[in-house]
Amino acid sequence: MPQPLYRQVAEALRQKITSGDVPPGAQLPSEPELEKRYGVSRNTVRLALTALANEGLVESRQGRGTFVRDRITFTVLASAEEGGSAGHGKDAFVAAVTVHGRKAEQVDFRMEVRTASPEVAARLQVDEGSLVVVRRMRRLIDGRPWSIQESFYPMDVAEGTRLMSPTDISYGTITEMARHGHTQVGYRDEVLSRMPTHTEAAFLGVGTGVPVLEMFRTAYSTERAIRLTINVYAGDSTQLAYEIGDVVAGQEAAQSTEAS
Amino acid sequence: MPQPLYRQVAEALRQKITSGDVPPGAQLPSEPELEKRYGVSRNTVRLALTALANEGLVESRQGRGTFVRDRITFTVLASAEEGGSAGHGKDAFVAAVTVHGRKAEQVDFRMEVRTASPEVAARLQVDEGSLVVVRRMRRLIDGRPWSIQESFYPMDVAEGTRLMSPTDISYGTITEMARHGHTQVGYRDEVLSRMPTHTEAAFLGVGTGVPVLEMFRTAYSTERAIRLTINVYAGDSTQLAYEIGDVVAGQEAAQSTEAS
DNA sequence: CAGTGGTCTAGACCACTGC
DNA sequence: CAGTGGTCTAGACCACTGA
Repeated sequence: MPQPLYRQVAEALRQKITSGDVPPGAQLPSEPELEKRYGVSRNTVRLALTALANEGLVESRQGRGTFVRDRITFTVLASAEEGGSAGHGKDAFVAAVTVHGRKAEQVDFRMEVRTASPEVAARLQVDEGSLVVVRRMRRLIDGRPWSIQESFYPMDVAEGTRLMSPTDISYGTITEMARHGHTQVGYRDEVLSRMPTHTEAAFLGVGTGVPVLEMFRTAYSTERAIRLTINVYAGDSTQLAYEIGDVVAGQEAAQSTEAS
Repeated sequence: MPQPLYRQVAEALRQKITSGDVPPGAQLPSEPELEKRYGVSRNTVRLALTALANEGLVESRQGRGTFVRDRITFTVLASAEEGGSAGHGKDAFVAAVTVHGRKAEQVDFRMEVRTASPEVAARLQVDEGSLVVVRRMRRLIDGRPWSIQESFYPMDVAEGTRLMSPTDISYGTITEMARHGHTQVGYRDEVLSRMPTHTEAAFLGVGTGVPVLEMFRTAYSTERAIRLTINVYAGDSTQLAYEIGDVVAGQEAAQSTEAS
């Protein structure tokens, strides 16, 4: 007995999906149909489909069927926000996405004042329970939900600035902070992977079995931590890229070799 | 109509786990025992346990039982391998982990020669199907599986170096490459989140529902891409950290303020 | 309404673990 | 060896979808 039955069925279906035989968005045969085709019981069929759903390959919708997930992936160059240089007139996200010919939207702006949770307090170097300003938004690419962002500011940084208003700041929040004496000179990102909460899954439009990529970005001036941004991305449609040191020389050298 | 039965059972068990009633590492009641206790069939018990495994809360081991997972998280400063500076006598991973007082191991070394897949070829700037040298290893922290690493080298880079031998290179592969004229000056990381394959889940000791964090690191000399390293980490026990620009000033200023 | 996936039962045998 | 989880069957009824 090589592989268990349900894994053989899963492998057969996986093959059809990755080979393009069943293209993204298409519907798989129904469960009774798969029973007959592979000569197994329905529970075994469901074990196979569960495995594929857990890999993010397919998604089942009650009463409708099981479909091949259509994954578009978008890469964010997360190391590009050097110091304050990205805040030149337009939001970095919109600029980056637009470059790729996609339509970027930022919706559902919200501003709240909360007390700092332990996680937030530690990163912002403020006391737990002290007041912080939270700015929330959701981001869409080509009309599809893509990420949830929350930015936390120490109250004394946000006070008296446009950060207190629940609207987009067209020239960028980094510039707004710099105008008030808080110039960003660097940041630290912490990236982790986890399963989404029910709410997150609902907004990001992912079924169960698709993880999220969570990024904590703590921004610093030469004096202190001035902002914490938490981004939650749909895991299977996002890549974060970081370029450290000199990568341009090696990439350009290769290109010129090709060209010659 | 409240919640489905299996979710009620899952919720009851989840409660006992998060409340500390069943501490990390402890064994849950056996499946027949849970059948009796909750008055449901074994399949329903298993659905509940599967759900908990998918959240990374528990882990089942055949023939032994189901146990509460003990999650330790480890943060890797992924932006620390500046140029070639990390290859100073000892492997960077072992050094970084040892600093934290944990025991790091690298096991199961393997060397293979393969043809480049499209993904590998694109990043290494070589033709698809050309020969590449692959070095594999698995990494443990405190004796527990933690990550799987595969490094790909263009054949002409690896040829005639110790990279061709299936053993650890104590002073680091970056140094070994530098000795043969390929000095690393920078790298690009691509980070994504996905569900593990069955094999990966088995090695990393996570349920099939716990995501993995996958990092593609392409290293460059001033001339070309010289290496591609693919790291697969257990998602719920790993954080990747990147520091961009100057973050030290802001952190130190805060500390001296506290101290004064 | 028929067809889909979601939930659930009551069995069975196998593979692995540790005594 | 007994006890554990892993796999598998053959049913059943329910909830949701779309024609």
